[in-house]
Amino acid sequence: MESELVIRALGALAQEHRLALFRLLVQAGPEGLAAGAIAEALGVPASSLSFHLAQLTNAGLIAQRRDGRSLIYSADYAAMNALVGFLMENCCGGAACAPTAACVVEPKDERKSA
Amino acid sequence: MESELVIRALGALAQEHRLALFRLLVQAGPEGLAAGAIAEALGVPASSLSFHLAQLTNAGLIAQRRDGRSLIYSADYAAMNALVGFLMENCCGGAACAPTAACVVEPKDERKSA
DNA sequence: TCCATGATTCGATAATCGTGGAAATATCAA
DNA sequence: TTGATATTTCCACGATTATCGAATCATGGA
Repeated sequence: MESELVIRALGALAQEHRLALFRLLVQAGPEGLAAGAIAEALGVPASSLSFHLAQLTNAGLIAQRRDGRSLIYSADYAAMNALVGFLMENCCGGAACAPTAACVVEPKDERKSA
Repeated sequence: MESELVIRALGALAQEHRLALFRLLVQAGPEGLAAGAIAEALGVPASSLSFHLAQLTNAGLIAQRRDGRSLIYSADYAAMNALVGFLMENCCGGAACAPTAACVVEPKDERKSA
C-alpha cells in the first residue's frame, strides 16, 4: 500500500459519519449492508451518505455490489489490514517490535488464487 | 479510546507531511527526534512543521519533551495501538476474527504501575 | 545582561471538504 | 409502458485546513 492511498484512506476515516459507517461495515462482516440500511442506521440524508460512501470506496476501504435495486456495501478487510501494517511498519527501527495485525475473513465459497 | 479522539488522530495522519512525520517517529523509536532534525528530514519550513507537530500532539499521537533548547518529539505507541484496536473492534461481529495489533516498546528504566 | 539558537505563534491567503435538496439514474413489478 | 423504490449526481454554500514569512518566545553560553 503506497502512501498516497494511505492518506486517502486515513482521510476517508477521519470524519464522524464515515468512521461510524466504516465500523458499522467492519462489524457487519463480509455480508455487508445496503445503502438504505446504512442511511437509516446512521441517520444521515441519502445524498450525504452517498457522498461518504464514495469517499470510502475511492479510498479502497469498502466494496460495492448490487443486489436488485439495492447497492450493498462491505468493508475491505485486506485494505484495513494493509493500512494498519503501513502505520506500524518498521516500528522502533525493527528492534523489539514485531507487530502483527490482521482481520482474516474466512472465505465462504470462493478460492483465492494467491 | 473514544471516537472523537480517534477522528482527530486519523485526521492528523491524513496529510502527506504528517504521515511521513509520524512514521519517521515510529521508526525512530522511543528516543524521538528534535523538531529541527525532523524539519530537515522532511524538507518542511519550521513554521509549517510546527503546525503539523501541534496537530499530531493534539491528537495524542506524539509526545513532546524538552532537552535544552531543543524540543524532542516521539511517537506514542500506546495511542497508535489504541487507534488500530478501535478500527478493528468487533470485526466481523466478533466471529472468526481475533485481530491483535500492538507495538510494544520495552520500558527502559521506568516501571508501569498497571 | 546580551546574543545566538531552536522552536512556536500570528496572520493572511488559497484550497479542500461537508452538507442536503432537487433532479437524474437504475432496477423491478405490473 | 408506467409507476414505485433505491441510490447517485449536481450544485451552491459555509466551514475547515495547509502554507509560510515575520514576529515572538524560551534556553543557554559568554
